[in-house]
Amino acid sequence: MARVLITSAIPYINGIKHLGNLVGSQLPADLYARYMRARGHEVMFLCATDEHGTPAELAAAKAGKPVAEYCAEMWQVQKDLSDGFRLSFDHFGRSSSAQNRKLTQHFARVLDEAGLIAEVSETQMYSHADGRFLPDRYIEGTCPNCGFESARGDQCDNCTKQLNPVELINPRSTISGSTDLEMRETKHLHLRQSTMKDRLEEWIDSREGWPILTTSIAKKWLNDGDGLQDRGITRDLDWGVPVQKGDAPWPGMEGKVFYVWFDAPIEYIACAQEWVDAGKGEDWARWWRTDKGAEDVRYVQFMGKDNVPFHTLSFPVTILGSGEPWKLVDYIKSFNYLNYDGGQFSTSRGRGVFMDQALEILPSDYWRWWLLSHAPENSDSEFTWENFQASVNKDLADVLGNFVSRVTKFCRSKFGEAVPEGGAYGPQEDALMAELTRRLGAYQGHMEAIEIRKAATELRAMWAAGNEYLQDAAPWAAFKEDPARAAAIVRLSLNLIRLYTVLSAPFVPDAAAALRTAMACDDAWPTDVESALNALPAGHGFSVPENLFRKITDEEREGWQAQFAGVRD
RNA sequence: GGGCCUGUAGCUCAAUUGGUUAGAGCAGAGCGCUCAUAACGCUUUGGUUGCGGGUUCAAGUCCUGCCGGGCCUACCA
Repeated sequence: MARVLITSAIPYINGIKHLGNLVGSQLPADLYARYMRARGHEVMFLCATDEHGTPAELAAAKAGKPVAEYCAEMWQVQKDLSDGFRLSFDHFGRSSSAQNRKLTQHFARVLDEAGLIAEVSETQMYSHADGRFLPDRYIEGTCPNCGFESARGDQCDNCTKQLNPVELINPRSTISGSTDLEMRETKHLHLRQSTMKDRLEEWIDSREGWPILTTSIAKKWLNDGDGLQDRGITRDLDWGVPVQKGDAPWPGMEGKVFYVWFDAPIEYIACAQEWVDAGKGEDWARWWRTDKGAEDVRYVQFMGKDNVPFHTLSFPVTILGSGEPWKLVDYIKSFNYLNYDGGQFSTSRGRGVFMDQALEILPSDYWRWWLLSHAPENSDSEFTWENFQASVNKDLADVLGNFVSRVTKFCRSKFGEAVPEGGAYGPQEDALMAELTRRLGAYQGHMEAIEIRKAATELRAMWAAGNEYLQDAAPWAAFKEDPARAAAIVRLSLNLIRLYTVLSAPFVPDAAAALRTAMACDDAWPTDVESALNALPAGHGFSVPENLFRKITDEEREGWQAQFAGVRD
């Protein structure tokens, strides 16, 4: 038995996430966590909300609520949705927790003591009307390069030229529209990542089998231009972790907070502490401290490609730079983006399906299956309603669901609701077992390697193998001349249902649970196919389950297409 | 501008890392079955691997030049 620590990139608190966000980190992380648990490994699966930063403050203001209250409410909303999608976090924490505050301040202190923090005086745009410093993206103005009137302070969306806010003509706040802006001097802490460039590169080069997406993004940041740049890790905001050196004040940094990308990854660790404080476990350190039992932990992170620099560079600098024995990530699984029907998901335009809407129209298993079997592992992928309807109807309803239905109903009508006895397995059963043995090996290999689409393909092939076997063995024909033979076929097929239940649970946990209840069976992962297909003995009672999956009609599909198309420009 | 990824059947994707005749699923066509959610099975149509050069005994795979799509480019998170 191994121990596996799994974290999903933590979703930002500001609003409900769409299906692209879900499939980019939380959902594949859950698949892996469920699989590893099923294989008997000890798993710690952590996620949280990322609550700090300007967007949270603005969203709270828009909602007319104090930011702490807004975040508490949105945390509950996201928690309920993750429960709805059956995301099996051992704990769903909050980056605003007391544990994270303390730990973030601790890391700041030890990094400072290690000489990795620099105090830098810089000038930033301050808005009098808004009463705050503005991030570059919150300033708009006319592009000095092309004349585009809605250029952002960091880059012009029209000519793509990178800008500095002071270069904008007629700059204004995108929050209030105010033009009462001035460049003000302010002091900030920088994390001296540049000093650790070689060490980071050596570490990344020594990793084997990482997705090319992960390493190529990391290498780009390490070697682009002048190489890895230092990064500001503080902000002039109210909402965040106050800048302190551990428990002590940080002279000159009063009233400032740490930047979200400094404290958010630290929440991975703090989340385990929250898990303990919530009474869910005893010892967080054996997952996170290599001096306290974590040296044999395998730590796997899941994230969208936009998060890769922070997980391959900034956070490792925090961990390594501390000089303390914190567990460093072993494998980083990154994802491309899921697009929606020819374009991007868009929160502002209401385009695409969001987590709450998805659960309102169909159970989570339908989404889990489609999203995971189409996970954007190699390139951006695309959600279309036609594809979704076809996959769900064919894979889930016809191939898996109907197999369960035909077997259980045939047995009920001919033998009653118990595994029939008599007859023997023969060459057809041998051939089926040989195929399933081969495919099970492939399935497990893909799951270990986190090759999600390939795993889904193999799982589906095992479902299809059941239908092929049934057609070939034809128990309805055998029953007329040799009922004992038909009994053997049905006995094997019922055992096949149990096997599917176990193997499918990481993808479609609710359907698996329903089947486990109907078959009155356990969920032990198979050691070998032959014994797995003898797990349910003759006489074992079961009940015919309701249809596992319904089909999506053309009318529904058309309705949803219109409903989620978003407002036109 | 720079960098990275990507382009394979109508659609979604494979191809053991340079090795036999480029394979699956869906959709289409034909046949079969009747246990089942009009489900299932079998057979089958469909390809100048974006385009042009090059290296090699051998290229979807490597090099090069075009064309298309996407992402990143460090103060959104």
